[in-house]
Amino acid sequence: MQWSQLDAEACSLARTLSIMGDRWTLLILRDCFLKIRRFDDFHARLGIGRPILADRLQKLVAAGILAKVPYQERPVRYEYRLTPKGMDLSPVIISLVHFGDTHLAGPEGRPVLHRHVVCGNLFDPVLVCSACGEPVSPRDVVIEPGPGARERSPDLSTDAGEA
Amino acid sequence: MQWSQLDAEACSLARTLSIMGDRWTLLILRDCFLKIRRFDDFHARLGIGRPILADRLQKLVAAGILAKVPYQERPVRYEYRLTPKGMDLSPVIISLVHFGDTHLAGPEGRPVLHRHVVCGNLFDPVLVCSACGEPVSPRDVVIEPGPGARERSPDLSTDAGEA
DNA sequence: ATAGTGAGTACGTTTTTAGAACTGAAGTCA
DNA sequence: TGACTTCAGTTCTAAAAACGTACTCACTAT
Repeated sequence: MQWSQLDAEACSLARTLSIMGDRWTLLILRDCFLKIRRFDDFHARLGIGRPILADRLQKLVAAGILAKVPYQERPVRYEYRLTPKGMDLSPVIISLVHFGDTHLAGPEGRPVLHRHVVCGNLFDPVLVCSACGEPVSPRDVVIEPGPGARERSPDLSTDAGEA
Repeated sequence: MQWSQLDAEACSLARTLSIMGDRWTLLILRDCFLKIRRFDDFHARLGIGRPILADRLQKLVAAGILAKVPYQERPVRYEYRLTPKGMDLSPVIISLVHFGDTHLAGPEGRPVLHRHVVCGNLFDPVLVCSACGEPVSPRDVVIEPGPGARERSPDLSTDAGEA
């Protein structure tokens, strides 16, 4: 399989990674959540190459995760803002940061702490079940076919169909 | 900045992505959560090239996320299992899948549904605050410097111990 | 002895990335 | 008027990574 075919997979993870599964996209998104919006600011903060940055921003716009909106006329200049769809990525970013905080911090401890302004406390993110509110462990999840399921043929035929 | 320097960043997201921010690693991990453990099974399911698969598995072992354990002698063969550290990635995987379910499903709907065996219901994952239990929105989080802030020890070899 | 299996490695080709330089529209200084 | 600056990219070449096939190694099965 090639990377470019990944978005045709039935798996939601594969589809998501077809957008975000590269070296830079999630870092760009992190900066979006930190209110970075302009090309040169992304470039300066991330140290990413300009051609790659341009390509990734364009792809994120095409995916509906960012919107390119003009912030001035003469000359027309655009900035990139998270759409509501893009905002829905916050659990992904928060989970990744939490993993790094927990397991990859240096000997001095976490680089940043997170405070929940609703309750005022420092906190960790916890993933819970929408039905019962209990934390979800991977052992407690069973997977069932959904309406968009496709039969997985034993070979890797490119089960065609669907856009 | 080059990719190889990313693990020296103070940002936990950057450090996490230095391990997982490539095309294949999260797909390999998805299969690990689905109890896939052997080289040829990963290869067959993912369609990933063998050299890349070998490289990624080795890196995940070096990062302490997978452990290589023998499952037979004569000839000695190894399988790859999630460590407790690797298990801690489940919120990342679940969040990514949920994003795909919500925003990238085809017209037929979600390919899979998730049932929480603890309560018996189909569910969505919700990220909540460990202090107050309320769902966390990115707008409600403020970032404060932590004990490991600002330092950029360029050589913080990821605690490679444990298994 | 021959064939097969599981887990890789070697290697040549194709694709992607890195990094510097360049473009273009417009504003500012003088 | 002309030189210089800003922002948002694009162009170009070299380096790195991914792709895909074939091959190795250590066995087991027939």
